[in-house]
Amino acid sequence: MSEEAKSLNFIEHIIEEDLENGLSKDNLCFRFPPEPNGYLHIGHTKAIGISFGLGEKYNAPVNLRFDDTNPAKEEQEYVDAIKRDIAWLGYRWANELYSSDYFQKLYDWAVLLIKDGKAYVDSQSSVLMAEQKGTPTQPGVESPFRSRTIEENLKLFRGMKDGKFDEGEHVLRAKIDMQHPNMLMRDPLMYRILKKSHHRTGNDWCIYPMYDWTHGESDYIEQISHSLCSLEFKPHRELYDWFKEQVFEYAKDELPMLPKQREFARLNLSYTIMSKRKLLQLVEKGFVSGWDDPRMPTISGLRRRGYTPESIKMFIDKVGVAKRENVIDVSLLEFCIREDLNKIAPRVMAVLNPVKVVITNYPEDKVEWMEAENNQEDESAGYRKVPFSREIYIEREDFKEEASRKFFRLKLGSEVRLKNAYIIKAESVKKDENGTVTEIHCTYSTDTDRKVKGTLHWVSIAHAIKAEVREYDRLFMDEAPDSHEGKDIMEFLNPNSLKTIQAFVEPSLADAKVGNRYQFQRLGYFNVDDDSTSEHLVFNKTVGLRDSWAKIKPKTAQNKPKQNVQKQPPKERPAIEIIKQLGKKYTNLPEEKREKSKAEILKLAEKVKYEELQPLFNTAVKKVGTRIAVALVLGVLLKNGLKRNEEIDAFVEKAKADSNALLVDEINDVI
RNA sequence: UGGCCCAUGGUGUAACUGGCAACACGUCUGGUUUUGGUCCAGAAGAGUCUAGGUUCGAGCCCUAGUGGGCCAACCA
Repeated sequence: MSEEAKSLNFIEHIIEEDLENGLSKDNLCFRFPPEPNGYLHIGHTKAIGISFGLGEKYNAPVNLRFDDTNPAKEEQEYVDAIKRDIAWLGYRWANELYSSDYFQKLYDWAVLLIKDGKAYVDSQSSVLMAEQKGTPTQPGVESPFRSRTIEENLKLFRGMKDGKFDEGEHVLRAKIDMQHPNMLMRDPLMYRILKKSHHRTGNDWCIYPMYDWTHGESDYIEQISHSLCSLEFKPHRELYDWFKEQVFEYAKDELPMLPKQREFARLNLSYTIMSKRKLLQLVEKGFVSGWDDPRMPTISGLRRRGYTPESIKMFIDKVGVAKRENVIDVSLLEFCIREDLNKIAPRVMAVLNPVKVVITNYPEDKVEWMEAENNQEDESAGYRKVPFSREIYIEREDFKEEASRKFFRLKLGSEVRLKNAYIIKAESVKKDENGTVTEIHCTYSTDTDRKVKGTLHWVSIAHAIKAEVREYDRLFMDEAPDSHEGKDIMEFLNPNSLKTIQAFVEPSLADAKVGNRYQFQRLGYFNVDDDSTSEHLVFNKTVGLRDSWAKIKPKTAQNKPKQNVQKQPPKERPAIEIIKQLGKKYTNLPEEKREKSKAEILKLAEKVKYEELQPLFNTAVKKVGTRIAVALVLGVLLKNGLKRNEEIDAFVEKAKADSNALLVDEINDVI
């Protein structure tokens, strides 16, 4: 197998360098260390992909280690779910391990640290200790218990372990430096008393080690060569190294290799949240049906939604690895699942929003079984039979009594092809008292070799199976729901994220099994939901097809602004500065302060002429994003006494299209 | 009144020890097509946050600034 010329990410560069500097390839070892306090989400997939991917690349072991040092939050259910999800992604761990496996070892080392005068028992309240810790800009002060004798420390620590004290009475701290610029080095806690039953060790322990004391030492015990975690652990590295070096003195003969921690930027996805705590809220408050609700960004949610492991891995591969904060657009995820499903999903026909078509020149009792290709991307997928008869359903959207030439679907007097069947011509319609079309009368022609522009999917009414189809929209309307300080993310919940539809599907779907994935032709990819039974089929819409028609539709209404983009002078520094200021002043502020900043926006907007609005807006969209651009519009609006005109309305539409609910509301409010 | 990290098209990531900024998504054309999908061909879009410096040459090195992020849980 030839190595691809693909460029390395910074972690791979580090590994290559270590290898060049004498690290043996056989000593490479990685780990994925989740805390079993929730379900894994798409963000974890990045960490999983990095460590397991490295394992595959270098043929090195990757341990799955549960970081289970806080019995208050951890449960066996989560352990099971995490294992299931990683296995489903297709990764295999070398060893299933638990931090709790090392409790005894950690305890013994802690005793050695005490004996060396490097750890002590503190007996103050947590608030007092927090005060003494100082702030990032002010040094801390030493605890009065810092100078206890080794004997006293040993005795107290033993007492803690033996359950002689209550929670909060004592803690064990490392003796480092209360003045240290890195707050984590100011005598960090190593142990606290927690009288809780642990999902694995039961009541064996009533003292539990803290993350910093546990994580590095677990890496060391397992002889992990590269311990990879996300950026927010960067400040911990110094402490990681300190503990590691202390313990090395006690164990170097047995455990010769010191692990190396490196940090990468975590994955953020637009319109979704990645905090286990907040996801738990969605579950507990019933906004979703569970951790595996198809709208959830959890791995189990994505699985149920119809995502494939391959698509998720492809996604992780495409987002890359770096240290820079990032927000990946969901369109990339959608691209990945379409890419995969396009190759493997069998095509079928389903009508979600039906209107009846009667083919008047087709015999009443006749049924023809038409041959239909299962997947034109995959010849081995073969063919199936689809019944055709006089009365069929087509999509209501696919018919208009009259429409422009650009509408190449069914309209009165013109022809369209029925997929896998004949060409039909719409002759007349029947309507109900409200003017809604109830029946379209057509004639058919068997001369199917002709060229007709449109092709529609359909389903024979007599043979169709009823099925429930669940269509999902993003859970949050805001691009970054958890970026608004002081705001509850629940405010941004999309009330219409789930739509349930009664659909009609072709009869070959009668024996569709849970998990099966299909392409409903011209509609999108769907899979059979876990709730589905043979009597009551339930499909989830995984993702729609790319739909360039949907994008054309709104454009036909207002087709002006295209040329402005090119006329633009390339650089508008001062304008951009203004825009940035506007945006910052306005959009990032909590609600209370926003009123006040309207005045400031107004002042800044003085510098922008009304005529410049359009080009500036375009530049702003390109340079600094819609959100800030809209803020600019708002600023100019305020300045110009809020006169409403077409241009302004167009801007508001644009903002709506970008789902920037907050600002749309604001603008609507003022105009 | 501190420490650490980061800064490249709209988004994300590249550019090995300095050598005309590349790839993917997205956007836009055109072609093929019994899916307005796929596929194929092509286009637009950044001169790498700013100001200095080193150098024949800087996205890469140095200095200062600006902007963003992280750090004060008996969480991980």
